[in-house]
Amino acid sequence: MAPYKKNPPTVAIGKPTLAVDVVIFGIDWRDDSLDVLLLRNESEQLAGHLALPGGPVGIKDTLEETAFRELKKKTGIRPTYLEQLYTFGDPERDPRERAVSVAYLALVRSHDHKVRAGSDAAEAYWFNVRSILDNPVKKIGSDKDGDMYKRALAFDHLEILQTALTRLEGKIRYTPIGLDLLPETFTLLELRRLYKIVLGREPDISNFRRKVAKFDFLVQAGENGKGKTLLCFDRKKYLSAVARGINFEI
Amino acid sequence: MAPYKKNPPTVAIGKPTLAVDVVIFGIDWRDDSLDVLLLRNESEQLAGHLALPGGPVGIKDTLEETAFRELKKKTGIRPTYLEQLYTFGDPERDPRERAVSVAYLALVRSHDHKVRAGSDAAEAYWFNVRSILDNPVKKIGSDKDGDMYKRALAFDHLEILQTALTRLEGKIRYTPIGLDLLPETFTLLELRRLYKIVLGREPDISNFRRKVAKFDFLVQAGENGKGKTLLCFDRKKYLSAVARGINFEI
DNA sequence: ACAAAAGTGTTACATCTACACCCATGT
DNA sequence: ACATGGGTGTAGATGTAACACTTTTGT
Repeated sequence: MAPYKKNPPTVAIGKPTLAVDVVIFGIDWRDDSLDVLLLRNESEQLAGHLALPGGPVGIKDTLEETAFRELKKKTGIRPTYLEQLYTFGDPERDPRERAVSVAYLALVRSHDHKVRAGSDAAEAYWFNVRSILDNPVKKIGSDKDGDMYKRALAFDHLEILQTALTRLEGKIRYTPIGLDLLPETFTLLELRRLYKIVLGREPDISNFRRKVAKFDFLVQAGENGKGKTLLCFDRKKYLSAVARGINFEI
Repeated sequence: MAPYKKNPPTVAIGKPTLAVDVVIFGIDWRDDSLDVLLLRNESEQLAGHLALPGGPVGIKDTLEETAFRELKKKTGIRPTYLEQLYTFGDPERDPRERAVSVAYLALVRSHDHKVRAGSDAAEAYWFNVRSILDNPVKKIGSDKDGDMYKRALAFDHLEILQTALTRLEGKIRYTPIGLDLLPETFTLLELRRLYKIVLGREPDISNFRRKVAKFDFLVQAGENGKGKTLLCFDRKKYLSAVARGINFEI
């Protein structure tokens, strides 16, 4: 036991603070870009930095509940997909206090979502993921000593974002996770565009068509209006296909 | 901001406590069993339950450091492999207090490790993983109202163990993670036994041999004494092979 | 002599890739 | 007429599973 006398300090002995941060991806079909939702936070120490939506874990909240709650509160969005990503606990990650963050990965269909400014003086915007990762710092001015830069993202949020993207890229190849980025129903061509956007390369259209046709869990769901066949993901059929030993693998 | 007046409560408003638990696997080559190291804890509420080694995250500790420290303290072991597994945060998982646990997966070569009793009245033993998972409860007595059972493992440690096993089974098929369960140098037959133990099925010896021969990162490292070729994993060559686009996939 | 392990060969089969080709339709 | 999407065919490369067979080695 620790050698404290009488009243043991409470916060003083210090537990780490526990928070949840959410990386939420969406696709902008107007310019085929993979986007992430970030908050432009006007509060003190975050000034100017972009940050992932997130917040503290309440004493009675599930981690997942916390993720949903913070996302709702700060952006008004409820994602169709949510999974735990990784827990970031470097003692130096937040200079203000020792904070451990359980990061979540979320996906949202299309993203014509109205992004609603949150109640706590933060505003949410969609950003192109690649340009964030390619430009981790930005110039904020210059003086005679030279230019000044600052990180575009607060704390270790860039690392979290990178981790999330790697997970998405990996998982989209052997699970139907990517379908949560598409509308409820989608054409075969939209499906192909999805893989081009996330993975960078587009599979041979002919073979792609053949492969998709084999998946009985991608069922036809009417037509486009322009005669194009609309597809829809059938989760039950997918699960039984997996149980049967089908591998997705696009 | 929360509407607190004057002295805001500290622990009262309550942060969850943060801990790390470690699932450490090893193989007993005498009977080809996959084992996990568990503590038989004699303290109050854990009485009789087996528990994963673990402990609280100090205010200045990395999560990974905490895993190494607790493992060292309670079992004397330093694993050759350690990765973060998942974070378990169900408010009900620990009836004593709200505790969130970051679980780690660790592997140790062979396991003739002397298991040293820890300093805190707990003793560590190796248990066969399958029998733990197959017998999650055990009979502890009976009265006229019927038999009494209790969980073999404390809290949600059974779920953590199951998660760890699933991760190991999945990852051993496409990464060299399993080699951390073998001695530094090993024969081809021992390698094959490893896959039998973890995955249950043993690959065709002939094809297996051919496949392993193709991996230039499994280098020959002398002989057995009995003329058997000893293999050794070359991490550098492996990384360059991966960069070259080799897939492990046994 | 026998069993276990080391090593080579072969066959049948499934899958993937890259590309050619055809048809229907809307403008 | 032409571009676009939908759909079929196929040759070559590659990989895998299953099994047969030989040689070596330890007891």
